[in-house]
Amino acid sequence: MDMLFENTEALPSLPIFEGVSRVHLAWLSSVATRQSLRRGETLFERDQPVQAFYILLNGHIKLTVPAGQGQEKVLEFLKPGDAFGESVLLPNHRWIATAQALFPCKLLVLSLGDLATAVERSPTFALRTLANVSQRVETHFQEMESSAIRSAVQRVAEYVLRQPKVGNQARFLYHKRAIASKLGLQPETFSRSLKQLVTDGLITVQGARIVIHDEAALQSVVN
Amino acid sequence: MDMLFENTEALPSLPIFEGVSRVHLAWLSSVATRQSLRRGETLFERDQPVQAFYILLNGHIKLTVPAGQGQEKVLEFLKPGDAFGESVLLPNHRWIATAQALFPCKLLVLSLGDLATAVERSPTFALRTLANVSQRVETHFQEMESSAIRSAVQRVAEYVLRQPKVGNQARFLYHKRAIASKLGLQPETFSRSLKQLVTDGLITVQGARIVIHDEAALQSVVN
DNA sequence: CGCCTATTTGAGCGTCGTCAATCCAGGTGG
DNA sequence: CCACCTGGATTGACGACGCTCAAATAGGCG
Repeated sequence: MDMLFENTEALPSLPIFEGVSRVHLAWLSSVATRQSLRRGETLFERDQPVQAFYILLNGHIKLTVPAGQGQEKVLEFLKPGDAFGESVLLPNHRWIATAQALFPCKLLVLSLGDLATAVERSPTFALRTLANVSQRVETHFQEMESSAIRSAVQRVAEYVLRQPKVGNQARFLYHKRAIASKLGLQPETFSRSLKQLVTDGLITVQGARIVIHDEAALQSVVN
Repeated sequence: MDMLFENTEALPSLPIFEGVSRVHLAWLSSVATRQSLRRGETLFERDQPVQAFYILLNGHIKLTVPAGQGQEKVLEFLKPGDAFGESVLLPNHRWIATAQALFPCKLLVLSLGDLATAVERSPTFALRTLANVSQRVETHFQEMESSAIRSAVQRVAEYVLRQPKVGNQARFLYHKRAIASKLGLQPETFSRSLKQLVTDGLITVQGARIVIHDEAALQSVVN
């Protein structure tokens, strides 16, 4: 009993569990496995059979595909509250991407059966999960649009603007190499694009730290 | 009664309705609106508020975003059985893309309320819908990978290989301009890439008609 | 059958990728 | 707590792939 309450404690703060009843949360918490990952640890690898559905409770994960010459292309960064591995629903499926922890992670692991039962018992959870995946599709659309119509400098400016800001300060949460890959750029091009923005007096960069001097001008670069 | 049976008749053949009980199908069919589109007609436009969820029963639709200078970027081609407009689940959302019929279409229109009720009453339908969206995410991943690591000629070769073949014949279902855009290419580049494959003796192209002379070699171009 | 639009072809250019060397930061151990 | 050290980041030079602009051709629909 106490254990159930303890387990469900951290869950309701995430949007994916919003509106899901206490009973269903307790049930979910009791059947789901917990898994922890250290920084750099691999959750699953491309071509392995898909066995489970995941909800990231804590930490950050990158989904990547190999890109020849030992390089990798970053498809997506996953944040707390993200649900993934939904391809567990596709018959006989194998991972198309590799998932690796960028920071220490805690996640909820649901087997296909558990997911099906959860959807059956809690329509609210079903809708939240669908909404979560839908949100990812929307984000993919925005990114496709961006990489289709914007230059390297514009995409970098856009990325900087999207980072959480404290005052006029922000930081790169991930390695620049990984961010570059996500934006569809080489590390060198990413670096040069940043330098361009610095030269134009819009930002200052020191390591992972960014200071935004002229947000309006930065925004106008994007458009 | 007869009407219900009539309406549900065409539904079960689509994967998204597989396993959904007769009763639920009849209910769906009774609450959902039907909509038809002529060739070229617009279903919804970017920036309009999202009001409904759609299931394409018949025909083909393209999702596009404006790409400056009156150009457009094709994000996705939708085929019969595809569910879309799932962003109806995201609060206060507006369409990020425009949907336009490439062929005469028939579709099922579900309000947010109807979708919620359907998910509640038929967990199977909920799972099928989730699987459908998941499939689209998977496809997006494959496309991101492709545009990240393959050249123009390789992407065109890949596209040709994915077309439904009758013997060694295939056709371009959509305008080459639209296909080019979907592949992230200019029409000129698409044309030249096709020509390259023709010159290499791998295929022949006459209008929308394609003859594949050496499928193995075509496949090896992609890798 | 003729118009209108899609597609093809040509020429030239620009952005971004590649390769290689140097610089720097952040993490580690003393 | 500070200096080392290693891998990431930056910078430079160069080249190529795909884009742009423009014109000709082909194809489809009324």
